[in-house]
Amino acid sequence: MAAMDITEKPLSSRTYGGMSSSERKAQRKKQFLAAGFELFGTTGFRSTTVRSLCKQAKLTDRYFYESFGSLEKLLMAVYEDCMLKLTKEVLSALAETYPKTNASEAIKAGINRYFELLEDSRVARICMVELEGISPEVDALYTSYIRSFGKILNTLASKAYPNWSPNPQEREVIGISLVGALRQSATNWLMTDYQIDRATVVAGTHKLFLGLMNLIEAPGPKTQS
Amino acid sequence: MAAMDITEKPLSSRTYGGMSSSERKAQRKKQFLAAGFELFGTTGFRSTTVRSLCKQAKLTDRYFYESFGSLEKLLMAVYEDCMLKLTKEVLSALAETYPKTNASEAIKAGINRYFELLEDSRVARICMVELEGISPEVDALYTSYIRSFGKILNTLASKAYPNWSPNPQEREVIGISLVGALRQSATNWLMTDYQIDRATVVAGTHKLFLGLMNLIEAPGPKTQS
DNA sequence: TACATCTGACGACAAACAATGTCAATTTAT
DNA sequence: ATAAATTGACATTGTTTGTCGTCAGATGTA
Repeated sequence: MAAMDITEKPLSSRTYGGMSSSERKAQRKKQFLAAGFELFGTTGFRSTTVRSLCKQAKLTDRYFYESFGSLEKLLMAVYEDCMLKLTKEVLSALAETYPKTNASEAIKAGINRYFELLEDSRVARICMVELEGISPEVDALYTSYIRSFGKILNTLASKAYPNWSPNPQEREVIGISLVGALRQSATNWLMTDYQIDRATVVAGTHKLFLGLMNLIEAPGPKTQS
Repeated sequence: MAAMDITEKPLSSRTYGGMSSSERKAQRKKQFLAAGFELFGTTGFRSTTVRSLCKQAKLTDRYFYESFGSLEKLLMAVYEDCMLKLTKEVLSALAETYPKTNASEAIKAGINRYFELLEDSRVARICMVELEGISPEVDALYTSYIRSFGKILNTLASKAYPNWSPNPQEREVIGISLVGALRQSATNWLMTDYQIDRATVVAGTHKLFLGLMNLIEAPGPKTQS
């Protein structure tokens, strides 16, 4: 009689620790995102368990299920965070240099910014290697980001070379190939512990862009034996 | 007394089913490799269990542990099989066309051969997406194959353009970038269910090679605003 | 101060799976 | 034919993990 075990959902929410209910919720989400970034980026997604994640976030299981519900969803959220920041930064670098200098230099600045951010091995790992082969949903997300990055490159190309109008499908292939070039360079850089200095990596990948740009400027390439 | 439970290892080996001991062993290995190729290439490595693999191979657990001992080792063996065949075929295609035609056409033939083999989605999946983020050992294997493929490209470039001698590290970066371009195109092709026809994919990626080749032939690129 | 809500530590339980063992049935050599 | 070697189906054990529940203590409100 003394204690009725009516364990229903809380009917009212209060401030706690100086934060409102929604603020606390957002705070916990942030903590899980940070913990996921750290663990996925170091030991990897597959070796991360709910327990290890909660320990890292200094929160308990209950809040994890409240905030994300599954490690996959958290992985996708962490990935999106990283990719959005990455694209935003690269676009800023391009915008800062393009009106001022020529297209080649602008591309170089963008590539440089890209590898600069990927010097954080956690970012590199999450954006480059941790997403493949998890599940169809994750694959779809990953594919969509790759393609959107390719589309960005194509948009830039359209601006710099308005007269260039090849087969749209081929354009898409070229965009994706360039993204792949950037991705593989970064992956290899990461896997070999950043042994090559950034300037060299930037210069190398930049040559691929340069070659294409020359091709666009002077169509009808000469072929040698 | 009647039955002594001395369950020691077999001391002698006999022929069985018309095959010697070592032939049977090799046969089982083959069966596991085929089963691994099928499962890793369709449902993926992470959803493959020892049981499902043995069921596919029509063999029992015991033989799996005898043959490979772990799914990781089998994955590595399957991957190596695929990659060796892939590189061999691409090199053949190059060798068949290079003396006859120019470098550009030879590269195109090699790329075409590459995508031809990757039209088998199982090969594509195993070579492109299933290997990342499994374990340090697998990562090392994967990295070594990417790098060796890049080295092959550099060797070819040295033959076609003996006078080209840039920074060796930058050469390596360029080689790896090209591998990445080929890889990403293939991955995207796979992920989008081969919607684009092969000729277009080949033409697109080929342009990256072409741009670089022009760059090598005519150094000191002009830059436009 | 008294009471409702919130929080975190801990444990319970089931599911999936690797890894090893048991045993009857089959095949081969002597 | 008989015994030894081989094979395959099945059971067992132990571990890891996700998921949910319990409960005491902390925090804010009336």
